[in-house]
Amino acid sequence: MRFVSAEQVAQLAGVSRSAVSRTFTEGASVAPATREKVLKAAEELGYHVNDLARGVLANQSRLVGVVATKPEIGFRAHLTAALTKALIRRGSIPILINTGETEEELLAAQKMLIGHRAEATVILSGSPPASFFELAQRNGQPLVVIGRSEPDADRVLAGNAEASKEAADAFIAAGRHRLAVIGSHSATPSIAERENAFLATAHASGFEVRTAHGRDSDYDSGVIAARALFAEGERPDAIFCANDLLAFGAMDVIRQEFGLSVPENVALIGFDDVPEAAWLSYGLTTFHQDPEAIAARAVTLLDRRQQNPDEPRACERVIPRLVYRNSFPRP
Amino acid sequence: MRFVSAEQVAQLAGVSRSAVSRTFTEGASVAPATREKVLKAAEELGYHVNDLARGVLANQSRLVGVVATKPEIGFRAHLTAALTKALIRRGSIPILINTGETEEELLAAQKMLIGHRAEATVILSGSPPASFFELAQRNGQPLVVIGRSEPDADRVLAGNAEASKEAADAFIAAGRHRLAVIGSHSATPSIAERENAFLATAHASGFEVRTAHGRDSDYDSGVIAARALFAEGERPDAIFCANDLLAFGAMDVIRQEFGLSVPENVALIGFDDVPEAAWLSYGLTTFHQDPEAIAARAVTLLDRRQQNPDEPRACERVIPRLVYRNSFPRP
DNA sequence: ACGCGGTCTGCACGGCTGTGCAGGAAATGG
DNA sequence: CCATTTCCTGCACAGCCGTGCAGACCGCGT
Repeated sequence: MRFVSAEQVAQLAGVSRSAVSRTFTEGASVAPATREKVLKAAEELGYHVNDLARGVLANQSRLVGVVATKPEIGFRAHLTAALTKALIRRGSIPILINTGETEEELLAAQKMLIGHRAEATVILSGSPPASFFELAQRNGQPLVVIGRSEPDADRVLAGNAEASKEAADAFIAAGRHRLAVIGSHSATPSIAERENAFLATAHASGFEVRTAHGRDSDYDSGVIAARALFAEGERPDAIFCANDLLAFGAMDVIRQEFGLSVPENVALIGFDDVPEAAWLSYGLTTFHQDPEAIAARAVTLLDRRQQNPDEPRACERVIPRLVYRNSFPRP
Repeated sequence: MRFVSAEQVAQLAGVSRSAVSRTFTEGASVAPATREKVLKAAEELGYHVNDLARGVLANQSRLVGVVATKPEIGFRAHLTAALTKALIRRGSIPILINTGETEEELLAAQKMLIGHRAEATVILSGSPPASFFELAQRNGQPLVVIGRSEPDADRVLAGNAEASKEAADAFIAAGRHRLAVIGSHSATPSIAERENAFLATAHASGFEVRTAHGRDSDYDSGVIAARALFAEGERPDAIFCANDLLAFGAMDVIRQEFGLSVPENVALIGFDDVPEAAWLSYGLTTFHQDPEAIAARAVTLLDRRQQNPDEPRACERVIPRLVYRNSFPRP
């Protein structure tokens, strides 16, 4: 008896349950007087429409799954926040599936979403197995993938290739010829794409590029990668880091462990433009990505898919913009 | 026809719908042979129990609301992530309500949660109005509040007062007598508590404390507060910052704008021990808070409340531990 | 006064599920 | 081989809600 049902409201208001239902249904036809009575009774009893029952009827809820591993880290934190905000504003209910790396955890989460008749799933990271896409497709779950070129889903892509090319060209134009790139072993698609595009551009211009990888794509990995680059071999004078966290780690090692200065000895460009990039200690030149813009595109895709379920897969693009700061000043 | 119903599975398996239902209900009595038939048919059709309908019957869903403003920032990001992970592991479904500051936004979110018969709400931040607690109580929504002393809800508290006292004592014992504290105007309860406890302890020992506040409790506010402290008046030689982000901003200003060194000229202690505190550029001495431990306590409270709805409000405490790094080395 | 059109309203049904209850089949004991 | 118990199963109901449909009621024009 914790919750009030429409029946009780109807009784108190002296109308039928249908009238109550119609009062709370957008676009239904109720006489203003009846509506008033119902609203008053509802207020008095503390009635709230049972969205679960509504969902049963519609065979769909307003739940939207947001799947991310490590949603607390770096740019992904900002993306997650922007996305949940955009979803709420749209009237959807974001479910944050903070899944570990395990495939089975992910699958369990997906079953939950299907069980709750979620209207869609947005994937921010990780590399879901093929079975994931298959299951989603089979249950008519619209899928939006961010930062990953997945042909079986709508997707939002950052211009990783274009940006990375721009970075390489900028280094070369500034007379930096001992190039390096720091990526990650746990190559998420975006990270790998950035690394590869940088390599390709540099090679096309006839330059060698040293590469280093940390285990992950976080600060510690940047530290390890930079140590590897500077401990032996020819020291680079320009490093492209696949994301900002890697760049912070690298910058700290370069300055504090090797006594070099940035940007005089080594220029750095990062990716994402997380707020830390503007901190006084770093002043990182980096590609700005707007989490709100990306979230907005994702929501657009959701809307479109919902209106037109059988349309071919769409792809939205967002172009990162190079923000010059101290680690590689504007030429 | 997007989803398969139990009826269809029953038909294919040649049993009644009840048998299907029982197969997917924990602890129901089904013959192994029947169970097999049902599972096979379900697999073939791609059946998933409709959790919405289940929820209608039980008058409760497994949804848990997680309310936070700016869940992408600092310690809160880690707490949010830990909490969602813990909830998922528990079998609950975390809904991330990334609410703006507006009261009405928060209320709308709460209605959503009630409408979906969420089993509980966890509040990570913000200062919900009284009506919020009232509404929750009225609908039997268990409430867990983190880092805020709210008598109308179960709560998880960090030992803000104890820790802040420890900070003041440590500074004084180390011979630092020109104390300062950096807090925030948008005083969330934890921040205010830390600031006040530090002040009280210092005063009790007979020391004056200069105070400075930024607009918020982030990096930029730390920058502004530190500028205010060092631009005029007697310069402090020890600053307690109500969280790590404030400390980073302060440290950068102290070093780079005023050319002072940390910890020789100014010692710093922060709060939270976010990963950035261990970065080479900072090496911040700070109070470690374990997001996983806090999340675990919150889940404990949920479990307890669910088993025993009428128990008096409970309170779990987590004690932060001072981690010594370079900004204030172990004496 | 009467017919007519339009607006509301209530009934009943449909959408899925869990479960008490009674009955049937199988197993077990004598 | 029969009686009794045990274990399953199917029926029917309950839990909420939205909505098509038909009927009631009101207002209005003639």
